[in-house]
Amino acid sequence: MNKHARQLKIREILQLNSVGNQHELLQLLRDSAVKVAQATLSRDCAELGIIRSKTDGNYRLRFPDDNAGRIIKGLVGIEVLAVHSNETTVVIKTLPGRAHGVGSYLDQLRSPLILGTIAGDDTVLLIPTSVENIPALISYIHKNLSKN
Amino acid sequence: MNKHARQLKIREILQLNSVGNQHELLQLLRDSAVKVAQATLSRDCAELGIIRSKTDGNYRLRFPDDNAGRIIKGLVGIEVLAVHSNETTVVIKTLPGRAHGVGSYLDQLRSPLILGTIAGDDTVLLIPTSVENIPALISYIHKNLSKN
DNA sequence: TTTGCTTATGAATAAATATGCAATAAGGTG
DNA sequence: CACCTTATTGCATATTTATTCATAAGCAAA
Repeated sequence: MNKHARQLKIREILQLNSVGNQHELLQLLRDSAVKVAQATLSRDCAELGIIRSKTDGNYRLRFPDDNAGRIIKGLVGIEVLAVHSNETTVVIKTLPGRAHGVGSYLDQLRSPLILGTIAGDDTVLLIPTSVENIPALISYIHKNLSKN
Repeated sequence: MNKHARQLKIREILQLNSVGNQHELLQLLRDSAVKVAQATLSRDCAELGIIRSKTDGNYRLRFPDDNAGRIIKGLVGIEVLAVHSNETTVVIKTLPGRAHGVGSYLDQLRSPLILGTIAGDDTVLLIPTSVENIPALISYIHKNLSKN
């Protein structure tokens, strides 16, 4: 079991379980045949940005809310609220906290119309390869972020 | 010093300082003439939802990003360090960790001058609705983020 | 294969935080 | 005012997490 696989398993466990502390996480990993020391889990948690906070009266390990998951194509349209531009830049407004996922999705499309993307919380900034391409870029976005 | 006032002071301190652990917070409170025990701070942190996470290589106490803390109008100016622009974009530099709060505050103002905001850790990127509006946008920012 | 360098890991323990308990403060009522 | 209830606080310490140090593992080059 290498580090990468272990960290994926940690992500999976925290998505499926309410985990109170690192010791509990260690036990759940053991249940998944991943034997690891608490020290290593502390490091993994630091690396993965996992936080421990008290919600609903109990301490729990969780990913911060701005650490979003992958988007499947069919769902991306649901998350996009609006597409606007000015003379040089295209801006996509998303559901709160979903900008990162939408930005990543656009990145993976590798459109020659897009020079780069920057994602905040609910806003994705698109830098066009040329300002002349902005209308084409907006059409491209509408076409690829549709709800089908 | 009652509990409410103390928790407001905690919020203020975390907004103005990079605080590594509860002991540091305790010392900063003492510097503000608030004498309190670590146990009480632990309880305050749990109540306020304060988390401790490793960012940029150091552990820091902070409010989670989804609870960035409402900004009251009079306090937002304290968090903004500088406002700059180039021909196409306006950039606001903030106190460490406060970009999200400042960005959210600007979003809620719903200015027709702003197409969108992108917030990192200590930098907010503002996209104007038109590059011609940048001087007006900068004036708007100074007026609405002043210290009064 | 060996060697050298870098990265990862775990045991032990230091550091940090949370909690039990008792004392006291605060709030409300008669 | 007295009395009762609830909330808060701090001391002591239990619990949890992070770090140090030594070693193992991984990787590339010779």
